[in-house]
Amino acid sequence: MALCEMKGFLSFLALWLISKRPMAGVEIAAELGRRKGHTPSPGTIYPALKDLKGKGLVTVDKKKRYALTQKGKKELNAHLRYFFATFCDVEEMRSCCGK
Amino acid sequence: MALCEMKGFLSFLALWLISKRPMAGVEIAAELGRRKGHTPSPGTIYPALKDLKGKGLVTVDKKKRYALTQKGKKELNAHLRYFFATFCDVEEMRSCCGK
DNA sequence: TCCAATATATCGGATAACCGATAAATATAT
DNA sequence: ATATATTTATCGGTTATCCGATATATTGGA
Repeated sequence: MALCEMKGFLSFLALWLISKRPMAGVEIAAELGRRKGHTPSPGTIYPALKDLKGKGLVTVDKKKRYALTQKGKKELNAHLRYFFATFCDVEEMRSCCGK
Repeated sequence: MALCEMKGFLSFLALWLISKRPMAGVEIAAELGRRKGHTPSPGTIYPALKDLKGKGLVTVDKKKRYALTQKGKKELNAHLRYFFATFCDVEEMRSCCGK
């Protein structure tokens, strides 16, 4: 067991990635894998995307590409604000670890 | 149920706060409350601190103030790197939500 | 010293978050 | 069109993470 697994950011990150450009499930999973060093399994990513869709935050086209809805944009913005309130000293954090 | 509760960062944030200056449990909880808008309960913060101590990442003095050990500094640094690998575009995120 | 207020600590339990295994759908090549 | 590979989807189950309730310890004032 690691110090902390830092769970709880998959949906948030997925929303963020989708906001940059519409993406298919595999693309999202692959990008998360690049960032975190561990690609989320299909059993993780697809239920998460289904959940986002069920909440009206994303839509899916014929090509299975996910895109943000207006509601999704608002929701992402709210979460970004919460994120930066929590990590208000993120610049200091970065300069501290030198990355 | 919110979109995502963003769980999993309490230990990480506690380590980060302690790294800035030694703090008592209440102080840590209060600072987390300021940032997140919700103060973690005693049943949350103290087991987390106990865990950090059990892993040799922090020490406690007579005044019950927690401070980082050398091992704790290394562990924090590793987690900071992981954090910024995951949120590699954090500046873009910030400018996006305007905060 | 005694009491009240505050801080620390512990425990059982609830649930968000994720994964493995498996199946179904879709795309691609021959 | 058929086979193969890829992508998508679902389900049950596991675990990290957190909280409520409660108990103990510590502090500060009268």
